[in-house]
Amino acid sequence: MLTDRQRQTLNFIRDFIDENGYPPKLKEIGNHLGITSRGTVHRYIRALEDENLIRVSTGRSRGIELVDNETPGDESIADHENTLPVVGTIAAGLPIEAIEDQETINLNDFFVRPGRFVLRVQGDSMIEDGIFDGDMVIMESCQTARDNEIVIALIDQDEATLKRIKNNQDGSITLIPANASMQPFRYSAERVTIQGRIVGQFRAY
Amino acid sequence: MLTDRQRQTLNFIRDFIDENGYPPKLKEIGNHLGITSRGTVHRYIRALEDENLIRVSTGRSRGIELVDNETPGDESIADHENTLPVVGTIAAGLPIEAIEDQETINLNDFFVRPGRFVLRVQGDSMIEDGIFDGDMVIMESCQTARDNEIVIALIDQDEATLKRIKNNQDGSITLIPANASMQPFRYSAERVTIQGRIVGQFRAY
DNA sequence: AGTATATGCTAACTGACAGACAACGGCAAA
DNA sequence: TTTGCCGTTGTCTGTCAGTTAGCATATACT
Repeated sequence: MLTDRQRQTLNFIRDFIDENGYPPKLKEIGNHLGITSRGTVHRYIRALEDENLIRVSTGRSRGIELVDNETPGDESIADHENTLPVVGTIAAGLPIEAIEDQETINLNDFFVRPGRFVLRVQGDSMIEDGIFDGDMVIMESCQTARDNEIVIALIDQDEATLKRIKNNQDGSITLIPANASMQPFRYSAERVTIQGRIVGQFRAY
Repeated sequence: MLTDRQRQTLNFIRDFIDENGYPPKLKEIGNHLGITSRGTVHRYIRALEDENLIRVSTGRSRGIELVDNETPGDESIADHENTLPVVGTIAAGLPIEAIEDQETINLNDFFVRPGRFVLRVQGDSMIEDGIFDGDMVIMESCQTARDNEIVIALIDQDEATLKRIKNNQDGSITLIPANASMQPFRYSAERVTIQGRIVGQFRAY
């Protein structure tokens, strides 16, 4: 996992190469980061090399090289246009400023996987878990689930619901809504078919 | 990998040929680079030849020739399946089956727009709106907000929080948490700066 | 308090590089 | 032939970029 400064360094190297066609030297990186010490910059370079994100020709000026990081082609463009910057954490936080070198997140990379699908949630049964009426949940197909996972359970091959699951000792299954006004229900294993477990959730305002 | 001086030399050779139709001699290159020594220039020529960027007719005056450097276009389209199928609505619904004609959703198309960014939420102040500690919210930069929108409000240029907003008649602003254990706060307009309004929210399990 | 990590600085070492210069050989004009 | 231009090769020296190590501070975690 990269630190902020390491990420900023990597981003700058990418941008620099993108713009100039050749990599920056330590001093140029430091200049961008507001660091006067080449030694400090060099430590970041080493860290990025350890993470296998860049390759370094030791001793040479401008000896930094980016490592091809999978998903060829699509990335150069898509990764710029299909990402959202993660600015930070909102808490009792500081002002949100226009910061250049931020972590970014690609929602598709984040959520899209084979075997996943989206459902629109209807009803309030999972409201206490923050899943509201109208929300979209991203599910992953599966046949079994561990305790406490939120799953789509098909009951009697007829009715599908989104609930938290508990596998009981006797083989039966309890489906637990996240709503104080609703009761958990217990079913024999034969009556319940798991169709998927939740891996994500999103909502548009 | 070229050094700065080597790159400058190559660029000058290109420009020179482009302008005059014939390549420069060592002295002319050196003159452009501020070098009086032909020997030094010659070393650059050799380096460029080693890199296969130029060809040299040994011994001849103006014997430099550019090498055609075609960059094979990397047109990897990689039109990935960046979409998730929207299977339907989960309520007291029917079994989830493999349905043919599915609606699909591309999360990036759905959420990614210029001027948007992501924040990780810390704390429980919006818990009743289904925004939990650790959730990610997608914000859109803006300076004003209508009543009842969830916004990032910067208070006294110091502290940023995520709250529901109400513009009062007298010009003051009330920020309303979605947590029964917390109180709305009222601020004079000067103390509050809106930094963005919520447009989406997501969560990974 | 004590430890660990992240960040920044200075200082010194090393090797690559840049430039000057000298010397040699080919070639063409005087 | 001689002279001078030009490319070529090699050496010497100073500078610069990368590297390494040591010291200091701030923050988070035990």
